[in-house]
Amino acid sequence: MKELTIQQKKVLQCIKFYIKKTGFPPTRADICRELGFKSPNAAESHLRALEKKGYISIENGASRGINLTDNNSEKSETIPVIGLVAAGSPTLADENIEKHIPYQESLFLSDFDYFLRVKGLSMKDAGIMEDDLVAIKKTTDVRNGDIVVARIDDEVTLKYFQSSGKQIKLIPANDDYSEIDIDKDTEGFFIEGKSVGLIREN
Amino acid sequence: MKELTIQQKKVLQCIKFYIKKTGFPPTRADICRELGFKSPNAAESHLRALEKKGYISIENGASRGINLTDNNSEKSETIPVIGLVAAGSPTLADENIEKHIPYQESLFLSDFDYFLRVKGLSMKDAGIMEDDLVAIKKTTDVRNGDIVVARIDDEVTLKYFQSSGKQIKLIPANDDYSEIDIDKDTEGFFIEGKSVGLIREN
DNA sequence: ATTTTTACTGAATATATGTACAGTATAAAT
DNA sequence: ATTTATACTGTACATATATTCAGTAAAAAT
Repeated sequence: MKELTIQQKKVLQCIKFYIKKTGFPPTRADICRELGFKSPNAAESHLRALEKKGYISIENGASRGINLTDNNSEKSETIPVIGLVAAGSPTLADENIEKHIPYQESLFLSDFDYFLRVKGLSMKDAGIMEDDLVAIKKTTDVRNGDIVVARIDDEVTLKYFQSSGKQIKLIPANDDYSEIDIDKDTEGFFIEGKSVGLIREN
Repeated sequence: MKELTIQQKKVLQCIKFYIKKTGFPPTRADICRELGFKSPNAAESHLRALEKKGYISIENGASRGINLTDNNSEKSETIPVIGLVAAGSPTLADENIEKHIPYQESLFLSDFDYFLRVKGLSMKDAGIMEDDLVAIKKTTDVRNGDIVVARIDDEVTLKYFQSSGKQIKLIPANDDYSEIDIDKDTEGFFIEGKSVGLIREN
């Protein structure tokens, strides 16, 4: 399945919300209203892009003729919550799973694989506090400024990612912590994934 | 639930079948084609009968605006997202509702009534950043240390709550902002609710 | 360097669609 | 006995809606 852009994801999400809410798909104008577009053609082109990528099918000429394809049917799975411990890797091994919480497909703009329970305050200036649940998408495709889950041997941390060539900086959002400089090819160094959202249970 | 006639059952079945097949409800003409009627008004009257008996709801003026009622399909509720503007009150009036997102019962420890879209950084040291969605439970039962939605006339803010007797302090979590001292009985002062959770969409 | 994709605004239009109105006819309820 | 509900045909029409065309602009791919 081809990847969607952020805007396309928003439109797809909007369609799902609309159907859930009303029982029938939105018109182009409805999508514009929900997402703030001023031209129906904005919605139209996004729909055609979603169709091309296989996420929806469109019945030409039919009003509200949008059909979500089987693969993105709303499934209610559960997502594991993994404890981020000072030393220890966040694997999906059973002993590290704190609990499961119900999966809500459309909760964030991106899909994600697990929640990380935050320990410590190394990212407090980014608004990430102790015991927060950070939604992590498993990927190595990270960009400068992304908040990433990085592993160095057994040590796992949540930090800002900043790279220039082979040199990578893992930057905390807290003056009491110092940044980590590391070479991309250092043995035992991995990017486990990146943050795509956050939940605080209070 | 009122009993349906044989023809009404056929029409209801037809609607369900059509949605399962196409992903969206039928038009009057579609129903006519499926059931062999020669006038769209035949379908129309059946739909109005089904609506009257509570099996469907119809959104007037909307094409394919047929919604199977709860007994036919279980759907999750949605929770409104309200923009927190510098001056203006967070009411559930339509004009203030930014969008709706699906309700997940067990998302937070407490139930809640709406999400507040945070503007500004007055609570940044509490890990509440701009554009975060704070889950608000409508209540006046708040305790010291709670993060509350307080209104003073038209001004609505999110602050820490601290009271001693009749004297209430609304304390920001940001040194750039100053705290608000107010008397419990000041006219135009209300506690709208308190924060019970947070979502960051990234 | 050029094409393609993404991401829109804005206007125009054919047609898809809901819906009202005018009938006909039978069965059920009051 | 009269009203109401059921069950349609048939016509008409305003408007809801999909969709095309003409642009602009920036990013990504080739």
